[in-house]
Amino acid sequence: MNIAISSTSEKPIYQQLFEQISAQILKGELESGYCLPPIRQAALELRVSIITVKKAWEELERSGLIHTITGKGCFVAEFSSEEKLRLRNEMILKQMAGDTSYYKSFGLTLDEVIELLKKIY
Amino acid sequence: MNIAISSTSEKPIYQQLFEQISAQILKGELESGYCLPPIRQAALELRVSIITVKKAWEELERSGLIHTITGKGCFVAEFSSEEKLRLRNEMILKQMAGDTSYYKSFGLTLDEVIELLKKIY
Amino acid sequence: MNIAISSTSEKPIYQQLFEQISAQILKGELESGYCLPPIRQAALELRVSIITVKKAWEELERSGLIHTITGKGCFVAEFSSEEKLRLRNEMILKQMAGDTSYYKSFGLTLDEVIELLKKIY
Amino acid sequence: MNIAISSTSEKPIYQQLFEQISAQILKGELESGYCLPPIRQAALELRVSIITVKKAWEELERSGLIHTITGKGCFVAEFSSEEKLRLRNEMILKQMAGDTSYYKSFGLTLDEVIELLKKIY
DNA sequence: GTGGTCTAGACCACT
DNA sequence: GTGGTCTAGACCACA
Repeated sequence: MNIAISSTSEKPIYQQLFEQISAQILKGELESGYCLPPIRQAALELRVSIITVKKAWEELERSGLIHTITGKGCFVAEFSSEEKLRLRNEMILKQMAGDTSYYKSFGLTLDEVIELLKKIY
Repeated sequence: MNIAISSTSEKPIYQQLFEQISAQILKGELESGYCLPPIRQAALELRVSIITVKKAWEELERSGLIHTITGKGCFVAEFSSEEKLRLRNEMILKQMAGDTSYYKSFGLTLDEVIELLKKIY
Repeated sequence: MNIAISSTSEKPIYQQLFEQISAQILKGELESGYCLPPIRQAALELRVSIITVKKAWEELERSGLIHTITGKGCFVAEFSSEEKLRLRNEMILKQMAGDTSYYKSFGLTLDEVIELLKKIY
Repeated sequence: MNIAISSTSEKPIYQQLFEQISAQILKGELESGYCLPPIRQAALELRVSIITVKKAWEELERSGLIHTITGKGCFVAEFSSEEKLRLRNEMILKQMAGDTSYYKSFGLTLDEVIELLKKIY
């Protein structure tokens, strides 16, 4: 559990958890079959509410990234490298669609966006 | 008032208003000195509460994009083209900072981001 | 009529008029017996509403600084220099009472206030 | 919650709240990390609307004096003593700028202002 | 006519 | 339980 939670962020905590764990799975940091810590323990470690952890785990399950076996724990699902890459790009593109429509609304061209991107990446 | 409100969006209405009008001002669609419609009328047109409109207008004022004269109306502030460009990039960069940290958390390199960006822009 | 009106100020225009003319009278810039311009003309010159000018003139009359003679005009009242000084200090102290209570609420000592005052006066 | 609201004051209630709490924070009466009462409770205690309290809290957040965690409450932000002093002087100077321009318009010199100030402070 | 303030009360998201 | 958003509607100050 290498998670950084910001309570000042405008993003809800459960979503921060979801995004970070998703990223770690799709980057390969958390391997297929890896068993996530039990909800209670994770809540203790991260100093957040059990409900919050549960919500994040549920979203992970709904996205097909983990698989819960009642009484045993939550396990990272099995993917091939190609699937991982595909899922990663899928999540990124979904996010990027919203981002770009924002940039476009300000009249930015693709080149302008890339230029700004290079500055801060 | 060329505004599109999405009630399904997760963004609050007042923020959608703020973003769209900001964009129109900084793109030059709404010129300096232009008088925005009175909040009551805007509320009627957009079919939202007066207070929701007011909240958006307040944020525009706080950002220095409009200035309000009680009893007269709300007017687009005066800026030079350079200021507009600077403000636009400032707003975009602020947004982009969050976007890129998301991409980074998935391990994307700058080149990968640009490649995906080119696909969907 | 040497008046500067700021429409961006948070102070209402009629009060800006009232304060500036009061100050000019009590400083001696507008002498006793001087006839203020008629309301309509002042409104034209200052590019504000007649109602706004009227409101300011009424406040001046209420404060005893001018005297209206129907059909003739508004005249600066007669004061001795001592009266002027007394009235000036009265108005200043009234304002200052509010100002200082604000400073005090932040825990500033008299010395701290004087120090800051010297910086910006 | 040691707040005094004056309904006769020309200042809006939310601003009175904002100023008094700002002062208490910057004076050190409310310490960093302190949890403000929930807006509903504060509204009850102060006998004003929830919205009025919220407006004041929002302005405190915008000024960086508190930070809000949805679902948990509003907490006094963390600053060093130097930051507190700097913020205090910043707020005071902003106010003082308006005050002094008023004094100046009546032709008062710095020495005269200080003299009057000593009398009533 | 304009915006500024305040009210009461509902519903939702997050913890 | 917390704050966040939105609603409808009243009253006042200003121009």
